[in-house]
Amino acid sequence: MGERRFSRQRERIYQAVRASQVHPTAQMVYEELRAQMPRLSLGTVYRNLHLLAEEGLLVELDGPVARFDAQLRPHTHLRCMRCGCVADAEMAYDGGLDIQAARDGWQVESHSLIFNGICPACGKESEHLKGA
Amino acid sequence: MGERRFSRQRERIYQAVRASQVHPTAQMVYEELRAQMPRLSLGTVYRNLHLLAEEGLLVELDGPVARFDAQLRPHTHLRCMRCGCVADAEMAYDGGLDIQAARDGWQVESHSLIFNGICPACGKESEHLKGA
DNA sequence: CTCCTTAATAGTAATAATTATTTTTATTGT
DNA sequence: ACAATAAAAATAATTATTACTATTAAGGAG
Repeated sequence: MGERRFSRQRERIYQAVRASQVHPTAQMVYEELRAQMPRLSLGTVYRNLHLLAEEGLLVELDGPVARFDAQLRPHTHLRCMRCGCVADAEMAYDGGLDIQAARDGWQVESHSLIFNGICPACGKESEHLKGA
Repeated sequence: MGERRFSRQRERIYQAVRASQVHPTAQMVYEELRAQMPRLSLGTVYRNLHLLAEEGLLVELDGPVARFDAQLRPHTHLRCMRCGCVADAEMAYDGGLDIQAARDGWQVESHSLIFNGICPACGKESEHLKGA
């Protein structure tokens, strides 16, 4: 029956991300693998990256859409994993973290702390589904 | 001489972000303002959001390109503000933060902590410039 | 091992997000 | 008011991502 197949492409895409230290974009994975797999298509890379993320083998950083915030005092955010909305968290921003994060030759100036979860609205929807 | 002018559009765009609680995208700002400013163009919104961010009046969250990571154990990242590269930080992930962040009806499951700074490579470039 | 089913690919087209360009408008100093 | 030009509008172009369709190939049944 309809089992998920683990194709050579998916395996290579997964390994490419694992081997990389730069948290690559889809385009970067595509260009790297194309040398050895000339017929690989970018769509395949995108599809597999998302499938792998869905299976929990990869994590996706950042979104594909920029957002803006007028609250300048450094603070933290909550992002809904379901609808994508973003809200301010009430947690205090800990500037001391930046000092701890220093590493190698990096000069750290600030940080952004985003909590992933389910927003009130989406949480209610889930309850309804459960109740049905 | 070439002074920066603070146009009505820029003012309204800035205020729209300030008034919003949702950390809006450019598209969202555009749609909201269009009701009162039918001739406003999306390009103007983008340009002003970036100008405002450059001036330090706004902060830009997320980037326009998705990145992927095969390191599943929750961890923290370093991002270069100049070249955009991303690296793993050596700082431990503090799962306890998620509990502190709970708020309203939010269910918090995880967080992502990204430090902003200058990577070793870009740091060296700056030194060269200073030396010249 | 060969055949069949169908998941997954390649190739391509379409959409969405963002940036660049060109002409027009309007702010500001004189 | 007028000139100089920053910024806007309008539009085109680019980049990022997703959707669609025909073809390929993985994996189980015989």
